[in-house]
Amino acid sequence: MASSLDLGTAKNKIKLSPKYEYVITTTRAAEIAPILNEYKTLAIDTETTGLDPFLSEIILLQIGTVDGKAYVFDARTVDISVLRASLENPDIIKLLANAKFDYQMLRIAKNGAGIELNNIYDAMLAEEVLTAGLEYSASLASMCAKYVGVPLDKTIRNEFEDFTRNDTATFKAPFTSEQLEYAAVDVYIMHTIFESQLRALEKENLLDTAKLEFDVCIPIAEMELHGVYIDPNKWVSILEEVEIERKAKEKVLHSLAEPYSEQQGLFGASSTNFSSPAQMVKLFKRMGVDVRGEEVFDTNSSTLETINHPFARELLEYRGYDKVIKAFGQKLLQRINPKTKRLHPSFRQIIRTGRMSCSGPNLQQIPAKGSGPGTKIRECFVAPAGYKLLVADYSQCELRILAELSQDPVMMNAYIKGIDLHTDTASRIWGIPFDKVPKAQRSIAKTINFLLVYGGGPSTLAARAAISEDEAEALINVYFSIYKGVKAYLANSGKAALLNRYSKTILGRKRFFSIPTQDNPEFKRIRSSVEREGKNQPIQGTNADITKRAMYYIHRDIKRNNLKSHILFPVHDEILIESPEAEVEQVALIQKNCMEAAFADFVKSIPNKVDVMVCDYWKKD
DNA sequence: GGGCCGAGCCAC
DNA sequence: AAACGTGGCTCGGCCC
Repeated sequence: MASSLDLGTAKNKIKLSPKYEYVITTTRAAEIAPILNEYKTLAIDTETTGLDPFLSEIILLQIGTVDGKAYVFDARTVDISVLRASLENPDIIKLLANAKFDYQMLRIAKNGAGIELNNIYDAMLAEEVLTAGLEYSASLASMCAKYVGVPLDKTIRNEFEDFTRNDTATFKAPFTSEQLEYAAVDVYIMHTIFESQLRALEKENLLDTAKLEFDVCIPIAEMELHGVYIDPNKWVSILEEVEIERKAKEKVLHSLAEPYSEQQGLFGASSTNFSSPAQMVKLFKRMGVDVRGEEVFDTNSSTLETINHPFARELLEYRGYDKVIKAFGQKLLQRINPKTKRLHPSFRQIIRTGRMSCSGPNLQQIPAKGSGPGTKIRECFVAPAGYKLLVADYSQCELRILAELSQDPVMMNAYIKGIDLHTDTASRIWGIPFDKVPKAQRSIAKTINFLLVYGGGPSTLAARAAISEDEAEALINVYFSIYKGVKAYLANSGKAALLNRYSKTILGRKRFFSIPTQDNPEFKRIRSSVEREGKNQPIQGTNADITKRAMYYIHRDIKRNNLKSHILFPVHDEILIESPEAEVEQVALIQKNCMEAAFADFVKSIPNKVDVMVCDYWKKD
């Protein structure tokens, strides 16, 4: 393997000692700039005073070249905008680890000069693509150990956080040679990691997946910076209403529980914590309440629903209010960034199946269904004055993907003809004419259809549809006699996951499985979960691929047309955009076209029309 | 008093 | 014996 790295000679003293130039003047940086602009690849890294791009500053910018040179620019004294031509040169591939972070820093940190990195290769994302589903670490240190064979000392990196702006003297303190060398190493190793990963990606047929991730990385970085506006006044008033309801429910619970209270008289029933499952189980026992003749062992909602006692019903309602207040209440308001007045949740770009996850707050779990108190939360996600929200989701995305993957003629027929799948399913199962299918039958058919996406079995169906397991099994047998292609596909993909130790999406994105040997006591359990996960990942992961591709297209088209709209966030099969009123029509069309095009990129035999809702707040269709 | 984990519940 | 995929968040309860 061709490597520009000096791995040292002594066995136990392997140390990377890159040649680097420490640049402290803008004049010198301007001399280096045209040299850098001649390269096809550049390794890029930054050291900053912190992790929050809104609060932190860049203190070092490191650039490494393929021939083993490293430049360490002191961003405290160098105006790094003189390097813009290279960093924004679309013909140069920028090699980074966790590109989102450096992109955001260069983009909005005070001394980042508003630089917009492009054409990135992110070694962290590549590593996540290469190891999806497995226990892994995509940290630079792990990758350095794996691909370069040398450990990285991370303790030095933490020292950079001491360079805070609050203390001018500290901020301006000179760097030690160890610190500068550490900074240089970060970019020095990148080309080696890049070359090794490229070979691995090629070998695993994961280049297309990696490319998709790199494409969507910057749209995600921009999205996080732009943030999400919520109406704080609206939120406070909703919260007050919910709190009144919650207190009322609490009173009712107290009065029902009082006769059975453990500490009658002393502290009274007020010491009872209705949010504690353990206490509730005890309370039910004292009450002598049972579930179908059995003692109460848990208090989750499905159990409570089967308990025929007023306390159980009241507890269920109490939880609805309690959840809204505890999970979203003040937390949502506290998350509003004082600078931008918006929420800035962060997205993990790749989880096991290829989906994204969201945290701080998790906008992918804002209550949506039912008529409970939680559903009002979405109304607080409003368009600011002069703007509209564009909301669009894919209709039955995962089932359409299942139809595509299985090529089941009956399922495909429903989608191609544009008739309601669940009604069609019910009509075929029970031999009822399509337009005579009762709601209850359609509902069971819908449950079965969704069950398959998750690899569920008779017991799940029995619980969901409130029927016996025998009935559930019989139903599934009838279902599979109609959807033979689906049956064969699911069986095959479960087996393939076990055989190959991975499953894959239409794009080729893989989820890897580690399967223990048969003597492992967990073997049976793990084997069946691998089968279920192997059935699900191609579906769930393809959905993720589609949504990511759509985000990339939308971001590209908004930029290309110099529009001022922004992607707010995705929710798996839904994308929200914030758009100035003047360009709503144009952007709604972009959103529709991009989402449909992304779907058609992967799902060839089934259409999916996307309807964009133009709204003043986050609506659910 | 902080760390960890399971239970429970929110989303798709 | 059970057997529904992917997550994040909060709490209670336990540990040190």
